[in-house]
Amino acid sequence: MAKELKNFTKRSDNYSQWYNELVIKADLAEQSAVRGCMVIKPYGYAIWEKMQRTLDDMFKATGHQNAYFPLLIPKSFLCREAEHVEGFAKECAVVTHYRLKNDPDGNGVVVDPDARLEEELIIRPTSETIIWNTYKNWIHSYRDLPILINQWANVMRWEMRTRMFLRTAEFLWQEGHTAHATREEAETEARRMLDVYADFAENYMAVPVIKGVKSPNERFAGAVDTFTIEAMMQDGKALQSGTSHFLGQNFAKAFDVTYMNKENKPEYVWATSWGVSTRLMGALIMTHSDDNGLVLPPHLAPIQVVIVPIYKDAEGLAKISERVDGIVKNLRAKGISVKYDDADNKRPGFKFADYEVKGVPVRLAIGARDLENGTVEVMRRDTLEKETMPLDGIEETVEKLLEDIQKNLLEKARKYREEMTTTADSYEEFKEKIEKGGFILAHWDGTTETEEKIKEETKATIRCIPFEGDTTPGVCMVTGKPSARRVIFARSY
RNA sequence: CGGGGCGUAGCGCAGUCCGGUAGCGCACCUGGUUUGGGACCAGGUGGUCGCAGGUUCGAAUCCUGUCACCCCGACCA
Repeated sequence: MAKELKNFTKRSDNYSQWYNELVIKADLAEQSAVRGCMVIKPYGYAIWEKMQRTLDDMFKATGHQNAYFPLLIPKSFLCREAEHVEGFAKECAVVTHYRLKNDPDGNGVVVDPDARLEEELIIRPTSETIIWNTYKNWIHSYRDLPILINQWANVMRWEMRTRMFLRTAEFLWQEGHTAHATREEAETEARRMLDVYADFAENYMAVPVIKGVKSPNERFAGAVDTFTIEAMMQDGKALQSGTSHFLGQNFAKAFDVTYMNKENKPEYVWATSWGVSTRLMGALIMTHSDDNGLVLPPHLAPIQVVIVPIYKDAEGLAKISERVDGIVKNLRAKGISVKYDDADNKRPGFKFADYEVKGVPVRLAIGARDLENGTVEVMRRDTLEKETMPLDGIEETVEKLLEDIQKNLLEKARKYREEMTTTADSYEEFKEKIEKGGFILAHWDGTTETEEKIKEETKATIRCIPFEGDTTPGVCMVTGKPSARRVIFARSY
């Protein structure tokens, strides 16, 4: 399997084909029978679960609670906020009927035309509307604020073109929806959650990200400001990996959500929403994988260490198992997830390749020779380096190695991003550089027209106006008008 | 919705031009030998050739229609 993967190179035109194949070979997911939808397989879901649990802890640590709102949204709710409905209208799945009946012509079942809903229901593309309709009942006084709620859910966006994990018609995500008494508090919240996402991306996924604000053109439908973390994939394309929106009072006004302040005067509530999705799986895959398959950061790997015995007969296996047993226990005691693969129906070479495709960070191989010498062969997935080490104290070695791999992956990705980040001072230079991929820092006059023109001519968009970095003013590379600072351009997923 | 491609065993494909017994590789099952980087040998199971019409003695193959899916664009987390 890995041999076939080796036919593809990460940065070639075949990148998307390579990606698809990898998702399938690593047993993460597959296309479902339903158009644009995906089946997440147990191994893929185990990674997502680990992401979920980590994020959930981070949300709780910042004072948030989980809740759940309905899947179906009355059409009229969606229409309440003008920009919001315009942004999502084109990709909504709509429920129009509530009953089937036997086909009078005998062709199975048909939709019962008599069971038409008076008001159509939309399968949520996002939950702002249903949640703010609910918040209206929850918020009366400044004493009810803030409300800090998160929901883990599935949403549906009827996309034209889909790609596993990166853009599927249905996807899993979390969406935080908070309500605040003041503008400042809401803005702080939106920024705080962006920091949580960046922390998660870098310290768990080992994916370096750039924090910034979206241009008006790329802003979430209904938001005042959209903050984003942007990551770079190994083909030089950008991937928006998480967003946090400052919604102002738009939804409070649309759903008439007010509170009495201390002066007994009604005021509209300030809002934020923020989300990350199973797209993070795509980011994880495309940031670290190599031609041998998936590479998982230890902090998110469902199996951190695999132990493969090498033996000739049942007696030989028993001896190895006896020795390995204690190591497995010690590693687990350290909170390390270990798999001892003593399955007899696969040969060691097959197992090696299989766990490499699946991205298991550390592999220990142990055979009769090792038992005699008191050694074990240790392989690290990130560099594919093999080393024979003493069995005694192997638990500590592995523990350190896992942390080392975690650090190395982030560093490697950061280094690659830096290599692929350049500046352009003229539009000609920009056009030339964008063909090679990567982030390009360039001056922009701040108008949507210029952004659209660049997008049309080069397929590149403004990924974000970064919070950090060079803030020297200049002139727009296209129009020559003044520019406050360089922004990040890239082609994106 | 435009442009291209494809539909044949669970998966990947050949056969289609030029009609004549349904093929290959992987997987699967049985037996044996193997096991320090994706094992080998022998035997075996599995198909209304996407669907519906038509032409023909005879259709995977020719004709007409239709339905899927994939890739490239427009749309997007």
